[in-house]
Amino acid sequence: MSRLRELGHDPWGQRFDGREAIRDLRGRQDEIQFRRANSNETISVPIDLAADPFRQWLGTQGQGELSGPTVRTTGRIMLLRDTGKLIFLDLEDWTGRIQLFIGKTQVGAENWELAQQFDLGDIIGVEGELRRTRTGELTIFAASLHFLTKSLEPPPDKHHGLTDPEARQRMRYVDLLYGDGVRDRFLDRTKIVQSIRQTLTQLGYCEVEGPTLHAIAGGAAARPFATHHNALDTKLYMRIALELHLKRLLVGGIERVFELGRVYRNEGISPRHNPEFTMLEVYEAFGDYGTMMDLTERLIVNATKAIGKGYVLPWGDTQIDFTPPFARRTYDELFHEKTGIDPLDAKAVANLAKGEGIETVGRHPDVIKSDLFEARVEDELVGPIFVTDYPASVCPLTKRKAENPAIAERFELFVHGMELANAYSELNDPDLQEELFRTQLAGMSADDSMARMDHDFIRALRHGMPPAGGLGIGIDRLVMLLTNSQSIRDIILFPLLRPEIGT
RNA sequence: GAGGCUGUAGCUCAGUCGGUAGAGCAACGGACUUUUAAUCCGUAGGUCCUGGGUUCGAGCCCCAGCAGCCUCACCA
Repeated sequence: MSRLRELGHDPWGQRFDGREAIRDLRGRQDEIQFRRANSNETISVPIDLAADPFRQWLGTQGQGELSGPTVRTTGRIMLLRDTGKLIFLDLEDWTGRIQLFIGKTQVGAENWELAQQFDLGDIIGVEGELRRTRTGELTIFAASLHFLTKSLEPPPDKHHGLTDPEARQRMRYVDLLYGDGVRDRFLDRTKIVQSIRQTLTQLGYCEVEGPTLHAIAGGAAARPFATHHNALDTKLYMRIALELHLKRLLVGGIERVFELGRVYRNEGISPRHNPEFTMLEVYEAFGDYGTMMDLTERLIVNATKAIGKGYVLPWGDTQIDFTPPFARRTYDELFHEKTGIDPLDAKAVANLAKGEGIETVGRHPDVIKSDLFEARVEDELVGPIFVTDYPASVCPLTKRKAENPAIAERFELFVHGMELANAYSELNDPDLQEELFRTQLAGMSADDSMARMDHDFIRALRHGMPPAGGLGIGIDRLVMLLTNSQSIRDIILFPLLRPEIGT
C-alpha cells in the first residue's frame, strides 16, 4: 500500500474508460496475424489449438512473428506466476478470464515497479497487444498497467475456493469470485426472471407492485412475520402471498396483471425453503386454469431458452426434459395409478392411509386423500407434469367445476417431486368465499393471531370480480431446476443465516 | 421444534492407541525472460468453535452450549 503510494498510484483507483470485456477480447482472436520475416506476407493464426499442436504449427511457419490488436481491459488477478523477469497472471472480469504477460524489458521500468506490487485479488487495468504465447495461449502482452483496487484480504485456496457452505453464504462476495460457476448461476437467475417479465409483458400483462406490509396476511396458509407501525400504532404483517391484492386489481378492471415479488413466511428453513422467497402471480380476466396451464408452459419454455442450454437439463445424477408439451394428468388418475386404489372409494383410501401412518379419525376424506397423494404420488412425479382437478375441499380459493362441485379447477406443475406452479380458476363468488374462509379459520389454533377474516377482500368480490385464471410460480424453485441446484441457498444471493456475533 | 453429522493456520485438509500441532496453497525473503493450480530454496504463521469435566497428561474421551449441513415436522 505505502509502496503503491510512493510510486504515485492510488490504491483505490479511478474511473477507467474505453475498456473491453474479456469475452469480447476472446472474440477478437481471429485478428491475430503471423508475419513472415523477409516478406510482407501475413497469414491468420489458427484458434483453439492445444499447446503441442500449436507449437508444431508455429514450427512449420519458419521465421517471423505474431501480431495482434491493441486492447484495453480490466480484471481481478486470479492467478499469478512470477518467473523472475516475467510475470504471467490470469485476469478475470464477469465475462471471462484471460492471461496477461508482463515482461521486464517489454513493459518499462515504471510499469515493472508497479507490477511488483500486484497481489492475488487486486483489480488492475491494462493496455497491450492481444496475441498468443509460444504455447498458443491467448494473452495480452502488457504495454501499460494501471492500479485500480487493492484487495487487503487474502483470497481463498486458488484451486478449491471456499467449500464451507456457511462461509460461502456469509461471504457471498468471495463465493461469487472464487466459486466454480457461482457467478454464472446467479446471472442465469437474472436471465430467467427477465425472460418471465418479457414473456408476460409481450402478452399484454401489466406488472404491478402490491403492498408488502399487510394488516391481514392472507392468500396462503403460512405464519407471517409480525411488525409494528409506530405512527399508526398498529400491528402489521409481512405479506405471505401476492394473491388478494392482485385480485382486488382484477375487480378494479386491470384485466391482465402480474407481480414478481418477495414474500415472507415465518416457517422452517430447509434446502427448499428460505424465509423470504420470490413468487410470480398472474391473473387474467375471462380466462380459467386452462388458460394458465398454456401460459405456465410458455413461461417455463421461454425461461429454459433464455439460459441457452437446450430443453434437456441436468439434475443431479439425472435429467429434466423441458421439451413441450408437458404431460397433463388428472389427480384421480395419478392417485389410482400410483396407489392402485379407487380415489372415490373413501373407505379404501382411509385404510391405505392408516397403513401409511396418516391420521384418519375425524378428518375430511379429501384431506386424507391429499395427505396420501403427498406421501405416495408427488415424489414419483418426475415431470414436468401438470396435475389437474383437485378435490374441492382442499382448495379454498378455487372455483368448482360446474358439472361436478366436488372437483376444483386447479392444477399444480410438478418436476422431480417439487411443486413448481399452482393455478386455479379463481373463485369469485363472495358468499362462498366468505364461507370457505370461515371454515379455514375455524381449523386454526387461537395463537395464530393473524388468522382473521379479510372483510375488505370479500367486499371487493361483492363489487364483481370477473371470472379469471390465476397462477403462482415459485421463482426460486424454477431457478433451482433450471440451474441444477439442489439447495435453494445456492440460488438466493443472501439466504437467511443466524446473525454473526462479535463482528 | 426432534434426530444425525461437522467445526484444527487466511483457504483446502491430515492428525494413528490419550503423550511436543502437521501438509499443500496463500503471506514474507531469495533464484528464474514463455508460465498454465509455474517450479526450486528458506522464513513466519494456531482461542484445535466455546465453557466445564475425567486424566499425571485431552485436538482426540464425557457433559453443556454455539454455529453450519442433512433428515423429519410446519411451509412453497
